Amino acid sequence: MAKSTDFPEGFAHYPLYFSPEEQTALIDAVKAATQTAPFFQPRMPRTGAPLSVVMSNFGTLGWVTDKEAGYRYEPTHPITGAPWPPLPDLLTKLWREVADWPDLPEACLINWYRAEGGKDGAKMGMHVDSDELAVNAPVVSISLGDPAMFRIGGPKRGGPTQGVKLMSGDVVVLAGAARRCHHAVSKVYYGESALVPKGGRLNLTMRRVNV
DNA sequence: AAGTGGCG
DNA sequence: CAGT
Repeated sequence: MAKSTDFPEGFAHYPLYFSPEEQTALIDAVKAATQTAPFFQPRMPRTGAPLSVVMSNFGTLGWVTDKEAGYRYEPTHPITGAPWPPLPDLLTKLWREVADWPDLPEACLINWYRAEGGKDGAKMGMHVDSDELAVNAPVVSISLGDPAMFRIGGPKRGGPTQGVKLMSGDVVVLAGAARRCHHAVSKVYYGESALVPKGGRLNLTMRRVNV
C-alpha cells in the first residue's frame, strides 16, 4: 500500500533554498534578460493552441514551440533571432550544488505564469520533459513569486498524482525515475506575493540537452 | 494534447 | 498534497 507521501524516486524539494535577496537578484536577472529576449507566446504543434504561460530562456539553447515545428531547442530567440542571454552565475552555482551531473545545463526556460493567462490564470498541464537527448540529466526548477501547486504522477498519463505547494525561493529537482514522470502546475495562488513585477509566478527550469 | 472550459 |  503506497503512502500519500511517496513521491517518485529522484524527486527532491528544497524549501526556501534562496534567500529573499537572492530571489530579488534572480527576478532582476529575468527582467534584464527579457529586455533583449522578450517573452513570447508558445503554441502547440499542429493545432497552434497557445499555452497559457509566456516564455523566454537563458543559456546557449532555449526551449521553443510553435504550430509549424513543435517542441524543440533553438540557439536563438524565435522573434528577434538573437542568441539567448547567458545563464546567471547564481543558477550555474545552484546546478553545481544540487544536480549531481558532470555537465552544465545548456538551457534555462523562463516560464511566467500570469493571472491574465486564462480563466484561473496561467497553468501547465500534465507532461513529461522529453525533448532532451540527455534523458537522464536532472531537471532543476526554481520558483519565484506567487505560490503554486506542483503535481507529479507516474511514467504514464492518467494515474494517481502527488501534490506539493511550491513557495517563492523553493527549488525542485527531478532526477532518476522522477525525471521520466508526468508533472504539472495545477494551480497558482495569484496575488499572494509582490516579488514579481506585474505579478504572478516565475519558474526557471534548467536542463541539460545534449549528451 | 507542455490546450481550454464547463459540468457534476 | 488525488476529481473526472
